[in-house]
Amino acid sequence: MSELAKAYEPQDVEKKWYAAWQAAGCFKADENSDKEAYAIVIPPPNVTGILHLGHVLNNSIQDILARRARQKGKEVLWLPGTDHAGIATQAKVERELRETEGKTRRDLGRDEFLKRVWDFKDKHGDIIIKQLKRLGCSCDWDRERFTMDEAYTKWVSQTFVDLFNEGLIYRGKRMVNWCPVSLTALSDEEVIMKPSKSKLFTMKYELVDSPGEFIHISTTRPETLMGDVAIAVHPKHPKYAKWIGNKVKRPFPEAEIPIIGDDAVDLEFGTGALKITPAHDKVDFEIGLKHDLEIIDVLHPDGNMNTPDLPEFDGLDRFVARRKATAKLEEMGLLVGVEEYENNVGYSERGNVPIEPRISMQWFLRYPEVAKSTEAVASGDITFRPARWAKTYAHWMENLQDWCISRQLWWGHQIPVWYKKDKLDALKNAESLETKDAAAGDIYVGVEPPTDGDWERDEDVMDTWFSSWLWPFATMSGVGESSATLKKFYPTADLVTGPDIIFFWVARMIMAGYRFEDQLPFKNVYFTSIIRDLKGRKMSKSLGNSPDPIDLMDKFGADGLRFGIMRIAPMGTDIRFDESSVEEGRNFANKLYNACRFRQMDGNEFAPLPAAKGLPVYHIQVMAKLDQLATDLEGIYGEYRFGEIAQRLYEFLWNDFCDKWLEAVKADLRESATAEARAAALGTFDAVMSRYLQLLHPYMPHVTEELSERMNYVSEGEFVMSKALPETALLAELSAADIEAADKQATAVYEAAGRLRNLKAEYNLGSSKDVRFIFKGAAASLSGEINVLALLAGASEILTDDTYEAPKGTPAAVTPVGEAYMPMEGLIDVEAERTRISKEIEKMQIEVKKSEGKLGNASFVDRAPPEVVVQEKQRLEDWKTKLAQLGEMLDALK
RNA sequence: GCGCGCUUAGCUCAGUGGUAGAGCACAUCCUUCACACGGAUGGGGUCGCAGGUUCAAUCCCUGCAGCGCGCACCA
Repeated sequence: MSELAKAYEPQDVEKKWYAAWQAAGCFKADENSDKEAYAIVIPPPNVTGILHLGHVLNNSIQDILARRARQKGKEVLWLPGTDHAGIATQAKVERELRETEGKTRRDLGRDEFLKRVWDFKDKHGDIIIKQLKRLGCSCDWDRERFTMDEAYTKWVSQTFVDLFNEGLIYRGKRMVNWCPVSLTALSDEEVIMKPSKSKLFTMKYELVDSPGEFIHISTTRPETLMGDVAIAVHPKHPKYAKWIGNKVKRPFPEAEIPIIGDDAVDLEFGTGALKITPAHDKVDFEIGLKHDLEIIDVLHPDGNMNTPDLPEFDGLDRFVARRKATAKLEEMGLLVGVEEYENNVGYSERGNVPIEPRISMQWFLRYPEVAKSTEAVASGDITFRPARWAKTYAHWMENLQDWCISRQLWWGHQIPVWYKKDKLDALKNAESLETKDAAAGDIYVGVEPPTDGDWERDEDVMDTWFSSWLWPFATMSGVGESSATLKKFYPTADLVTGPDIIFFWVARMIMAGYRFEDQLPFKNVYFTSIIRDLKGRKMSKSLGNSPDPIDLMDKFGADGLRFGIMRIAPMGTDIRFDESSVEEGRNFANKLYNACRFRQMDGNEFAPLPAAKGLPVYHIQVMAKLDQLATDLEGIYGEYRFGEIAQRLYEFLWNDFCDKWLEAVKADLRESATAEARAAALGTFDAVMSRYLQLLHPYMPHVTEELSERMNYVSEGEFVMSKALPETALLAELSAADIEAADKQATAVYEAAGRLRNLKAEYNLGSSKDVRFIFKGAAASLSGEINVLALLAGASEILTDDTYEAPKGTPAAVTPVGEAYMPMEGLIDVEAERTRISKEIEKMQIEVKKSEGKLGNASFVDRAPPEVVVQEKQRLEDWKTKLAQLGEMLDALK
């Protein structure tokens, strides 16, 4: 026996093989290959991020797809890279700056700050890449991209320029979602609605012309009262409608503001009257536009009050001001009531504070190729899995709002727009800027800076997603080029990502694909599950419920982690993650390793497979099952049911191969066995195991590579990962009838062994080895299988004797190969045995009754499919036979 | 409010219009020369509730309940 540790130690093995694959160039994609192309682009993780379980699931699936595609003879490109993640990265560096130097980014200035971010990126940028390598990801690392690479940046700018020239990008003064912490605008998708406990304040404004009469108004934001420019009531309001056209007194700062009618006001809600603050609410803003109302902005960008006319509020935090305004209203006798109230408040994803609707100058995009992109998914040109996400996609596409693409950040792709210096003020404040303004020469929009004249560049950068949406092709070529890589690998085959970024990324990539490459970017989108903890909560850093995948890999190996997580990953629903599943993955790798270790007791020379004809039925059966597994997996891969694939691989190895076959052939490998028997067993082992390792490889790449080498299943310098899957079945030469006969007989023996073990356990002889069994009325086929049966059942001896007269009370069982008796000298308890058999009879009688009832039902016999009826009849016959045998046994005990 | 998903063994989840499954956990036995990260045996489920379709429903349909998610301008 070779010097193999008893338990599989994955750590060094995994490291070794990853290095070997890389050194041999196994991950490299050849754009000049004749083979059919298969491409995936990685959803680029944040450059400064660290690996979490979501990444593990997502990238394991991609790796499985990529490795399987290689085995199927495809030319595979799995293109990796990272995303600059504007807000997230900038926030990290700003925090570090604040904590270590007590400075803000403005203290450093733009250039110096950006230098710091690049430093930070260089320092932390490859952490997640290293972690992906640890996981075994077979990406073509030579093609790694970053969304702020020089070439990529050019693509982003060119895209801006093109869309601007096309009239799809414009600048305008709009109500946007403003993050008072990051001090930037956000897109609608970056706002997270959270149910929040608020207070609904009801206050009253006095009518100017009817002193003593009041309009009651409910609001959750009394601090914006200073920005009120009107009161809106529903035109059909029973009490207030008559006052439309009148004015009320705004308490502070004092002003007279009009009462207007607008059916946007909900009669049912609050008092049916609404204060209008166009600067701080989207609905109010629209009502304001409709009624041509003034816009009074009472907040600074950081969310503090901006009310120079009202010094007592000026500069206060918005939430402090809210309490103060409430108190003041109360003091003035204008506060009517306060009630607890639950509403949805929009939060900034990054800042984790309520966003502030704010009017500001921003760049917007009217989405291109909307109709084509909507149709692509609806028609099935792009397949979504699970399919239901197509509906979510369609709904979003039908309700598209222009995309606010500018961000008031420094880290990112700066907007490629320059303003003429002598017209700077006018241009900066212009209500809108679009194609014609560039034509007039006041602004310059281009990839390269203007060469003549005095210009100043727009300070904003673009939304990170404005670079991500170009990912599938911008990673493969330069601007406007058609590189060999692009030609070979675009469009990509599969995209694997989370459903949470269907709008952020997937939908936008489809539109960009059509717009810039005139083709869809991918054919299949597989949406992964969201991983939750056992309580069903999302994994998050703040909850501390997110296990570190690196720890898990240290403990259980990358293969264990991959397999464990894949086996519990259902399609379509969330996963409740538990470490025990990873432990099972580790155990599985160990089981596999030990099965091979067992084989290696007989050396590790690849044993040739003897002719199938004449092999023991167990060998034929296990090979047939392997063939079936290979066929089935092909179909399941086609349906992207990754969890099921893992489960099938698990069941075959553990149940069919180890528990049954390996136990059954142990006799053939003993010293006493014949050379033929040994050769057949070893040949079968190697034939099955070598193929099985290939099938398992995408899920557990390292251990399968290791074992294939140790067992000499691959030749010198060859890798399992790049070895083609065999195309013919192991048993291709054998007829279906022969296979079926062998399968039936092997199954009968396994079943009989189960019965005998069961009998032993009943009498507490579970572990005893000197139990004898005597078969009466044994099937003819039994004679050749007696040794195996004895081995499986843990019996010292099995005899057949049709004349055997069992002493009364001898434990007995009905098996598929005959009645079995377990003689027990001196230990016989007639009563116990009768009870046991009676119980079995009872169970069987219930089955028979059920079956007879069914067959006695004319409607069933007439209307059920004939094969179902035949099946049922066969079943009844079997029950009856067994029942009769049991009956005889019981009689014998009388 | 609209839409979507989930509800099966103590736990995590498969599954099928025709005899309820796995892993873990539990109980009993086994340190048998591949594996205790193991082997054997066993207990445990009116398949969320109520109707309907069907010869037959855990599965299909309707309604309800609970949980979760997404979308939405209710101040």
